[in-house]
Amino acid sequence: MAETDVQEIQQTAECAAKSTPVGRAVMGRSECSAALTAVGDALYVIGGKWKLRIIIALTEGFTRFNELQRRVDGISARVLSNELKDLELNGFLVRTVQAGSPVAVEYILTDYADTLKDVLQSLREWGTMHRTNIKNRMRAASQATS
Amino acid sequence: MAETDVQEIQQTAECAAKSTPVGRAVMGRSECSAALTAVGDALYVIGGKWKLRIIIALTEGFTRFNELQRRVDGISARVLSNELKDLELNGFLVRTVQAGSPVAVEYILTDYADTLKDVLQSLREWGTMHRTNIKNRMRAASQATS
DNA sequence: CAGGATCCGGAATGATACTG
DNA sequence: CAGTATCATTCCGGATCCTG
Repeated sequence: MAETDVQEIQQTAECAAKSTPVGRAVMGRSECSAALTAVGDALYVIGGKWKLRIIIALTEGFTRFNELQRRVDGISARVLSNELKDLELNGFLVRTVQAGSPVAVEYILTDYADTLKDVLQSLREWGTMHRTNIKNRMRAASQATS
Repeated sequence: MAETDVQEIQQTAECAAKSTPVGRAVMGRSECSAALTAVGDALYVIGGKWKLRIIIALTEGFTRFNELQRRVDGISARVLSNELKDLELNGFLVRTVQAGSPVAVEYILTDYADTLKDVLQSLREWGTMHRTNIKNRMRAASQATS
């Protein structure tokens, strides 16, 4: 398991390209290894405490600002606002305004957000697994104590 | 896609349990919806700028401190040190010391780290996809300009 | 309701120097 | 080599107030 899986590395070529800030050339000291670069790119866009959670909330039908804030739980208005701008810039959602008495603003996921499906599902499965795992660890520990 | 997929939510029960800091009870205002909780748990342990990158580097055979630091590119010694401690606490790796002239320290991934395989692969695929996607966007933009 | 503007404290981080 | 200690800085994020 320590050695690199041959199947895992299909694109050794074209390494040493620009890395994280997708547009700019950064490339410290030839950070190669497709996986490192690719995951780095991914984390750059959807990393951080909130982005994925906001997207999940949106897939569940919470399209309004305050609904989102209540839903995501723990996020402040300012941070939510910033994150939404970020997500819009990256093409994950669109902001739509419909005039009215209390102006109605909706945040709708784009098709591009759907490309995150696999990421979200694997993360979710792992999170679930990890939680039950922790519970078992704690139960085992308390039994050892008693 | 706005409505919740029935297959997606298998564990509606037992929500409102303790959330992020796995041990403590946090539960703001009944943050439910399995996905939100599960992904929150996952992000709590493997979130952040570095954790996943370090794990990737370790899967590729960079077991020593300085090698890791060179490899992860951008991380400082102090941050790397802290992240490694964190990863060890969470059972993703073990630190082994072999005395000698220049003391040799190795960081080895545990089997538990292997459970992240799906997460890493999906993230990697998405990262790759996203990069080529951005390239195309930029090419299209430059053509429109010319 | 949907946010922007401002103030402010603490935590994270970078740089540098030092140790076994 | 494998880190730790210290300092300076930056930045994130909460709280509060304000607007349309």
